[in-house]
Amino acid sequence: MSKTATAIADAFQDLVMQRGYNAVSYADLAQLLGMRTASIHYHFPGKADLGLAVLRRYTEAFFQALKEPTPDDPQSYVTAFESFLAPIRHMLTRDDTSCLCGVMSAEYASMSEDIQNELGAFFAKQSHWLATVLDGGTRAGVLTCPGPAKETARLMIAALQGATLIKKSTHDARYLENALDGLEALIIPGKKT
Amino acid sequence: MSKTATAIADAFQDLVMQRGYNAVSYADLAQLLGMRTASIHYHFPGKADLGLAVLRRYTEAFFQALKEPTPDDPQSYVTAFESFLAPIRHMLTRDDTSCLCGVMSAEYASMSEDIQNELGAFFAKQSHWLATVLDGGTRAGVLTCPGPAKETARLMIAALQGATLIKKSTHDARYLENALDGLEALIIPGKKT
DNA sequence: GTCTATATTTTGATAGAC
DNA sequence: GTCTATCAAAATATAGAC
Repeated sequence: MSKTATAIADAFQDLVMQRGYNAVSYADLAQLLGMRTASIHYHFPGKADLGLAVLRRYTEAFFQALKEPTPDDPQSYVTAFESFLAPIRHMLTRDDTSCLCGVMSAEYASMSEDIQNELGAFFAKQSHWLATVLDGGTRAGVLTCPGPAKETARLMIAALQGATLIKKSTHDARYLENALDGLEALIIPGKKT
Repeated sequence: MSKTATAIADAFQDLVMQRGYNAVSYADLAQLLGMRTASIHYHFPGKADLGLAVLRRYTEAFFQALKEPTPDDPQSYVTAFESFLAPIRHMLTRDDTSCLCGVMSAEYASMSEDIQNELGAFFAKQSHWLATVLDGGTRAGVLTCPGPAKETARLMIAALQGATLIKKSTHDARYLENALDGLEALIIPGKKT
């Protein structure tokens, strides 16, 4: 992605995480970046292209930030779990943005088919990764699950998504703090809130 | 609210819960209801009026469905808690809609000030009600909280919101099922998934 | 790659007849 | 209360000069 394309994608992503996909226009981006809408169309022919590009970049970065556990090292499951929470914990630094995938899911029926598929894949993949870590960590004796790993993974992902949304409308970081700390305390033995 | 106004509000709410607020137009509603956009403007002068009316109706219905606990009856805390989950469990019957407040929170920065305030109040009020029930139920010995009532309440609300969003993009009801059952199992002693 | 200019469609909204 | 007619602005997008 070129420098300009990256700047456009950055600006778009930021605004979508605040307002939602359908509330951001090429005109908004053009003004913000000091260019014309035609220039944006050169880099991203249509809005759906821009949306998909930003979403793909976002999900790729998300999965690349995850640390894979090594089955022979029990503690690596804890490290893997923490690598999952770290980027989400970083969202506490902004009270006006939610996860891009959560926002786009809210607007699901108005998204392009490509974006819809990408969203579904994001949650499925995330769910599978987390369940594997929870399962392995439980077997290794370094994590405790209140229920089946798959179900606990889904509950956790839902809680974190919900918290990043609610923190926008309440301006209250405690929803995300409580979700992060509460889930950590539930899953990592000895960890207390 | 008149019969027509109610029909407009119903249609609007349903579409917003699927697509998001900014993806629903007066033209969509007019076509769906077999009337002209001018007729809708008669009942709701502006889109923000319609959005606020629908949101107010939604939150009022939500709180009216809650059963208040009676401090002298321990079991009433369990009943109160169940009355909170029941309408959310009902959302399992649709895989294409999310909670109106979650959707609007996703689009928060593009909402009118009135709507923003209503959203903040909804989560604050819900949070307070649930924390009171969890606290009372714990003291009465019929509920168990893994942490402080206030924090557990926030975690639960976040999990349920997130689950209704994710179920749209995954077409997978298990996110909401696992959130409902998992939280219930966590809070009601003896209840097992 | 970015611009000017322009086109098309949609959106949110109003005036006034019926 | 609903309609026709109309509107101004915005959103998405393209053609072609520079």
